[in-house]
Amino acid sequence: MKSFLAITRALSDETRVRALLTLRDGELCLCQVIEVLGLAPSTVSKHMDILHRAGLVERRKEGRWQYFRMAGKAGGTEAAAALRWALEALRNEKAIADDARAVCCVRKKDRQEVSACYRAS
Amino acid sequence: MKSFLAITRALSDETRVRALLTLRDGELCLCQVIEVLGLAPSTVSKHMDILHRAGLVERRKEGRWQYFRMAGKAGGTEAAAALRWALEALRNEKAIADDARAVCCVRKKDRQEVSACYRAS
DNA sequence: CCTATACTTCGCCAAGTAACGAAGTAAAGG
DNA sequence: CCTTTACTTCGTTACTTGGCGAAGTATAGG
Repeated sequence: MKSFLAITRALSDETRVRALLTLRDGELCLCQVIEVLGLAPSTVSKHMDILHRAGLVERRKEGRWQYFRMAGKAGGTEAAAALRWALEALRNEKAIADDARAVCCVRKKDRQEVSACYRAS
Repeated sequence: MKSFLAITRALSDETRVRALLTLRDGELCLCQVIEVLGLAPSTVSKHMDILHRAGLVERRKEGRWQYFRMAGKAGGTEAAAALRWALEALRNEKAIADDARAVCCVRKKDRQEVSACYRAS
């Protein structure tokens, strides 16, 4: 029951659902999620922590960056089933689609910065 | 998104999850749910209203009684998928099993009262 | 080292929520 | 009618939660 409620509570806030879905097409670091959502770093950090403790996202530290990705959707765990359900239920949400475009921009920005680095060297 | 959040919020409270699962084996009237949960009528009434507005339970009035039952689990709606997921995730929960026994008692009590009526006539 | 960047922790505040009991509505039975 | 029973609505209280900014930690780069 505890883990079930951790999941439903994690999914019961719109901001948190949006944060989770930004990871639909691959991992992002916290600052990228922050930029997409347009909220304070402390706020987003807390949201990601809640999603992580619910088992819905996995985290990976690399240097200064915390990367987040959706937990394996194919598993048999409670969280995996919840993810499958949520992804299906939110398939056509406008807010999610809007965020997806913003995620795309944030990824491109990364690449531009990378190429800027190459040009500078 | 609104309906998704209505569902996750409805499922994010332990009491409400217990209330929903008391209906697993068929409909009950509010006073039976009240007895199983051991909470104030006003509290349980509100919980059932939230479950109903989320589309997770259906209601039916008969005389003085409000009967509740789980929404059709076989449908293609968001709520139906949520129900399938919740039922699967909570299959082995102790709290739910305990409530199921209490539900059983409450149903028997009904039958005793019914038979008492028959004997009295 | 010192600074900058990425993130976390803490304390605060406003808004939301679960519980209760009291009072109100509605239906059934004297 | 009047009472009882089943339920709902309302107001209150205690607690939780989402947001923020300020301060703290950690890592990379001069």
